[in-house]
Amino acid sequence: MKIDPSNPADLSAQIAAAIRDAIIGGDLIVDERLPSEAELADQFNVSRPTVREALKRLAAQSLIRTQRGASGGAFVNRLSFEDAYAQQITTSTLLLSMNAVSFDTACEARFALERACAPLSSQRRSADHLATMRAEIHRQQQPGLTDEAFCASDVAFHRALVDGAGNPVLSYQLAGAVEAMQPLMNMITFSARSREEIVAMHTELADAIETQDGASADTVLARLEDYTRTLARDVMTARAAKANG
Amino acid sequence: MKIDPSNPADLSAQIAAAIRDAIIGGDLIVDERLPSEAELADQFNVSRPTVREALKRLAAQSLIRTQRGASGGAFVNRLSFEDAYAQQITTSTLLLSMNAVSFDTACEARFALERACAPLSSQRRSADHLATMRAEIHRQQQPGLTDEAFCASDVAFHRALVDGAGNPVLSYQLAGAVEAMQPLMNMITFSARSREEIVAMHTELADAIETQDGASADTVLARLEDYTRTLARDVMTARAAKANG
DNA sequence: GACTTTTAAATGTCAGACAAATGAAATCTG
DNA sequence: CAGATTTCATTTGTCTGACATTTAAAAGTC
Repeated sequence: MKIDPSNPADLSAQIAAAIRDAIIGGDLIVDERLPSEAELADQFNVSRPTVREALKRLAAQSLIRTQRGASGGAFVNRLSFEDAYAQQITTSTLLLSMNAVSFDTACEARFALERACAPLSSQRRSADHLATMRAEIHRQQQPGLTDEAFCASDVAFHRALVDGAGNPVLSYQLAGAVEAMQPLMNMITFSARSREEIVAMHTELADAIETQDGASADTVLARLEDYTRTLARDVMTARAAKANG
Repeated sequence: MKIDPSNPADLSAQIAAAIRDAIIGGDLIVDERLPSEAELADQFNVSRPTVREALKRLAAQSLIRTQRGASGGAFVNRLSFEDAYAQQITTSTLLLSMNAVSFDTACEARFALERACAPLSSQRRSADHLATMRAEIHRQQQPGLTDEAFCASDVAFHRALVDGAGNPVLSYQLAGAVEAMQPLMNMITFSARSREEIVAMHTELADAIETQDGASADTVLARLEDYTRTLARDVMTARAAKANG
């Protein structure tokens, strides 16, 4: 592992990149201890604060964890699915909020991916997944529910559907797509009528998953996508009309 | 923005979290300049190195960028699709390499997602996307190609297919799924016969996309998935037999 | 031998300093 | 006065050295 002192880029960034490459390349294995900060400083010919900045960069990506005390230090972290979910959600959320992605584009992507999970989920879902879906449907029928709580329940419902596919890689990939939509969905005001429609489709969806009818699930998801986009369009036009009036 | 000095967690982690929340929550907008390191140190009642560690954490996630000199400082970064791709690929690759995800699981997820893109791509792909696909098929027929180069071309081919859907959010989500598979694919030795088969299916796929036949594209992808899994299984059993013999 | 105390090693934090980059203001020049 | 040049203040990047805190292992004690 070497760095180039004449490189204009930050030394801490170079050091972080060198260690990251070593981890990705398999030169450092999970739970292996890195040299102490002082030793790394020696090896790279930099000061300890510079090494520390590099280590913090890696810690921010969950690539390492640190432990204080004797026999402490920085250890290569086994990236858990939870950590990966969290990063995926943060990145996706920022991507949507900062890049003026249209609601339609985000919506299309989200439902396209979810429809990819539906057939698998209809075959493999456990009783647990079905129970979660039914419970969320029940929650969505509570009259006093705020729009935010309704959206959160919506996310939990769809997440159960995705998890039902029993493929953690799929769940991870979908986490971002589904959760990142929530801030956009929160901008929609759900009337009693539209909640009713959505709950009806959720029920159809749960029924299709329960009877292992992947084709029906796919059809319902397509309708749900259409309906969601229509709702969003109506909200936008209503808002535009209000602004002009 | 406040932090809790009695919290056992690192101060730099707390500060990073506070600023991250401010960015995600919209309190800090894109291209807005953060206070200087000295000012932040004052505000949070910590030293400058601690502030710097926090900023490096955020920089590692592409949430901020820094600039030296007068009127320099830390600025809220507009997360580009490229940055998001890169993070997604790093995370996905590590997830697959560190968590003993089976080839079948990764493969299933990858093709499920890709099949979600196929119908959209068959409708919207540009001449450019088709040209890239054809060019990569041509490259894959070169006799002297190493397995690694063959895999790289494979990734480029499928990436063109995904990009053909014209949905950057989909492309972003798929980037991880497709690219993270490459190290696993590289472990497969492609015989002349299997290359021939794969190229044949790629050709069918390109034809289907060109004629806007989404259903055919889906079918071919399903066959390609089966074939890939069979190949992988054969490689594994051959390797196991060799180890035992 | 079991418990307590000490100690050493490591990370976390701080203070102060200097280097380097950079844009803007001040100055010089034609 | 216009344009080029120089100076300067600001800000990040890096270094040194120090102390605080945590933690596991070694040493000591009964």
